[in-house]
Amino acid sequence: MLIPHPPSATLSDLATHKLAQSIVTGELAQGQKLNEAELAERFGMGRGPLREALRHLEGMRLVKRTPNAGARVVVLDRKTLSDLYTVREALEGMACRVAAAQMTDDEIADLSALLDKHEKQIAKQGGKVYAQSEGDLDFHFQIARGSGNQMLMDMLGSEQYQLLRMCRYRTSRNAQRTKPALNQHRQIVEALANRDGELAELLMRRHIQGAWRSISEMIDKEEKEVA
Amino acid sequence: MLIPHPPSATLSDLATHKLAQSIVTGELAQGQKLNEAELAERFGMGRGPLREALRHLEGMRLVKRTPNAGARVVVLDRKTLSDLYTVREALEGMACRVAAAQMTDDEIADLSALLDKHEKQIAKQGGKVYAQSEGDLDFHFQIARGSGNQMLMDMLGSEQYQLLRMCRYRTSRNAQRTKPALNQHRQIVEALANRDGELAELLMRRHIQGAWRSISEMIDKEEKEVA
DNA sequence: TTCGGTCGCTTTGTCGACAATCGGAGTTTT
DNA sequence: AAAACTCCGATTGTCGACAAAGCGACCGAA
Repeated sequence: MLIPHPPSATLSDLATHKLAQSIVTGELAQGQKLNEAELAERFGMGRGPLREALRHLEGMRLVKRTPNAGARVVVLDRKTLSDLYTVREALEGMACRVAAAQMTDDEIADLSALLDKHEKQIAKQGGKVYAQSEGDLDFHFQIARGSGNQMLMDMLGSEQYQLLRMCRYRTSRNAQRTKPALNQHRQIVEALANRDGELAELLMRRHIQGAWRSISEMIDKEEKEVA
Repeated sequence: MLIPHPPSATLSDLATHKLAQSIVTGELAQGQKLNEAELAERFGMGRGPLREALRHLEGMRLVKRTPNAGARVVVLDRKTLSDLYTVREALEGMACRVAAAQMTDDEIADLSALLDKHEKQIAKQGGKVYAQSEGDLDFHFQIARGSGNQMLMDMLGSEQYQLLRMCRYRTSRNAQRTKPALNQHRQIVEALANRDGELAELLMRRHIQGAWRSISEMIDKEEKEVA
């Protein structure tokens, strides 16, 4: 699992975890109202810990609260996603630049091996797109780790990552972009291996821009279907 | 005030607000233990709302909790600050790039006027460094606003901004950097006026790198004094 | 029919009390 | 005297109940 912290002592942390997972997997729909009593009973706990969990998620921006009206799952509209990808571009670009200077040769080799694995998965079966999707996130997260910057890891790992996964679950049906994406990943790894931080940043930025274009088109298509 | 939302209906939100302010102003020292009962009484509320506030702050990363051991104010050690400035460089650089395309001419003119005001303040009195400090933050935040990217605004405004202010309150005593900083600000505004996003991003990045070098040196000095 | 008001239910916000856990002081044992 | 054990106080985690606010339905009047 890529989920941050499975084992937690307190009920509140446990609820935080379960809710976050339910939200990113879409089990809880976007904009859905979160009833305290109902969720508390579902998780087998009192309303106190659950409320604390909601407050924690509020801080993480996974839910939005309005006083006296309860909490709702955030909605990822087009503008929000666009903003998210812009932030990602900045953050992951920087992560790449730093990683080029900080990662060990072994870590870079591991990254390359990860891509080999992805390639095999794609060759073997185009169907299992989901796995590639999670794999893609894994690749990006490994680079964040490689930067050694804890704050970058937190931001990309714990927060936006979740929003990202939400988005993936909605749009993971298209496999078109997996192969060009893999090539771009390879280019990035090569830049890292050459310790060319500047180029690595540039490539990652382009990669993310491309991903956004792809997602953006898909949203357009979806909206047309609805209309 | 630059504080986000003063008027809130619920006690919990109020506590969140007061605590955040107390933390960034240093009224609550870094690493200080936060006693629930004591704070609850100080704020004139029960422990429930206060606990929710702590959870919210935990999500904002202003406090760190360990199960069964309570919450403590985060400590900004050298590594954390370094990481923070790296993230800032990425985020504010991107904000500049986007702002160059999104801000109206009027907004850019306002920005320029803001710098005029700062210049007068500096010329009139070198002593009131704090005001310039807040003014500097104001400048940066206005650019974030100008990007029109809500997520950038949230991240730079609500979260790290707070950490930044914490840092400022610790290191606001040196006025050395105010004048070169102002010049760099002017260059950035000029790039924005020319709609040169690329240059604006580059300048902002350098500006923040310079700020970090300045702060870093100061920390070194402080550490030597202690030793 | 439609608009406005009132009533009641549901849900949220808050509090106080109880149980569980942790840290430390004091004491005992080797 | 040092180490470990035990007990106690303090603090956190959790629950249930009460108060308040919001939302919707129902009813009445224009």
